[in-house]
Amino acid sequence: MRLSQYPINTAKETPAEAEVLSHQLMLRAGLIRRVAAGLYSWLPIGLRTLRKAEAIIREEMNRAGALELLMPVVQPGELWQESGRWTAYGPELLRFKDRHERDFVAGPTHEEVITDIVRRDIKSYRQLPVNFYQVQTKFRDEIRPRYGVMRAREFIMKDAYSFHTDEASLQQGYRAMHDAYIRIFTRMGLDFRAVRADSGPIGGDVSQEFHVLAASGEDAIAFSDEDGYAANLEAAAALAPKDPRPAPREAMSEVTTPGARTIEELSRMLRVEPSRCVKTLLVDGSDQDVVAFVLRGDHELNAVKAQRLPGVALPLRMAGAERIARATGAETGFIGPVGLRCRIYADHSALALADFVCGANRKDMHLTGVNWERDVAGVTAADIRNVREGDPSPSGRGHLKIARGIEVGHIFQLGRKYSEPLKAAVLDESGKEVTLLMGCYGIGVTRVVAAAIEQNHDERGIIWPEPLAPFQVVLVPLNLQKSARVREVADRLYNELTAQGVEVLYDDRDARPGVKFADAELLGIPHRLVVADRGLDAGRLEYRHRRDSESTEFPADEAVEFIKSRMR
RNA sequence: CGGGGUGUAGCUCAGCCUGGUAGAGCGCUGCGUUUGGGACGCAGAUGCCGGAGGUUCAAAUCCUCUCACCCCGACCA
Repeated sequence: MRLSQYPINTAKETPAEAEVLSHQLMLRAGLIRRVAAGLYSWLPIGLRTLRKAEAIIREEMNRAGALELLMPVVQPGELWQESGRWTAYGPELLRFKDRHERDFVAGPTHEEVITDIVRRDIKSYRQLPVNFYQVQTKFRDEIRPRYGVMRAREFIMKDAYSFHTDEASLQQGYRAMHDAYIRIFTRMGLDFRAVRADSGPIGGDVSQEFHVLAASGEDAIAFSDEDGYAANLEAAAALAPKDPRPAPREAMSEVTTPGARTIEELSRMLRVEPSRCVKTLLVDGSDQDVVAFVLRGDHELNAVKAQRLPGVALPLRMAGAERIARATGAETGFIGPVGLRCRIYADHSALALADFVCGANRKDMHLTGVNWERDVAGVTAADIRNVREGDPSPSGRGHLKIARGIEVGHIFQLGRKYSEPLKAAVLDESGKEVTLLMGCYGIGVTRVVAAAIEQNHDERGIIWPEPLAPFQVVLVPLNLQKSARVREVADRLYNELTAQGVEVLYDDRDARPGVKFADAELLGIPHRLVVADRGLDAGRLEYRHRRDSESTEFPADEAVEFIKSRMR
């Protein structure tokens, strides 16, 4: 593409509306334009990247045996009433009526439609398993769209749905998608993790999320530095310490600690490490009572784990001052497990302490030299804390690292959640009717593009992973308007590379060098080729990868081979 | 939906408190000089000051209502 014929409009200044870097860069580089809250147009250069992401996804879905189809954005309300989601989905589901006053929705997802297709067209177990997928625009009327294309109301999603007669086949189909997703994100050149998602009350290991690692990610994930273990922070198990608890050495004694309400203040006042202190949090119990959680001073309560325990009120709620006073006779900051008469859960690592410090259940008083069993009884051991960087991995290999991630994919075993109400069933070998098992598998295509930028940029702009770059090569001629020699070499290079299938962005604008360099870097094109009189005097051109800090020179007549060797 | 904030040129923003002829930088157009890191000079174009109502001799500025957008909290690819 000749830039002189494409009206790019890059901006030096950061648009005020954009908060995250990928959004800022996408606007500045002219990849997208906002139309309304959560609605974006994709301009030609941005669309090229979007199409590349889609192409990789299609290739890998097809390779995995999935069949592409296309379902409408607008769906009849009836189907949603049938599945029960007409009422269950909430205001995020955009509903409207047509001129005949019939209910319709703008599809946020397509389980209903695909299940409807399958129940009409699939009649026999012999036609199964199948996996249908599409790349389609979705609409979710988010309360608060933000971060540009990362959390838009309208977005493009690849969604796939598999159907099976038995559990083993579902497992197999799920596995195939898992492997396809690994190939997809690997091919896109992204640093990502497949993460165990909290499976919630349903239970079972049936859901995995795919996260692109990026400092600005919305989710915290924990992963092993030695094997493939990765989990949402909420879902990552904290192992009990291996070493046995040391024997008590100190006697328990009371100390005055005026005003020391936090572990930090306490630790400073008594000159004791926070990891030798214990904190006691009280939450509402499912009856009138409270439930106590005891954690090491340097650990944090994990609400998801805590609210799964018997006796805890749902959702998890910290106890109010009144209940605390009734249960302990003290106030927050001075609570401890000694003599506490309520259900007590202690985290494994708190239980591994000996001679620790805790609240005395009296204002401005703490206890030192406290020991389990000797001084505190009736405690239930549990995993109730967030894992921390450096904790041993629950997989048994390596230690945990914590990173932030952007969720770009989710695979899920749905079971009969939709096939049951929508009555999707076939006859099996024995002529018996079986309700189909279903899996669904999503990738946020538009979000992947934003996530790629979030992960790959510097102060000058985007640094595209090559498989997603809108162009592979940016050709920058200097003094093009005056130097016939530069024009001739640059034109020839553009034609030759283009003829060989290389995607070249040819900056033939009448602009100063600084402008061209700055735009090339903002746009993030991986390979830059500079044609200038200075180099041509010696018969040389200049090459620089977007990640390089220095340019390299090479003979001008080997340009095509040179650039192709760099692109491998 | 609750809380906070912003609407002025294509973009980033000043002006508003204390009412009196609409501003800057970037971008855009023309001409000239310049040409290896977002150049310089000269000349220009561009505004329903988000909208409606009110107060006033006079409103971008004060008041009321309204709309849009942004930010902080519960969902999700």
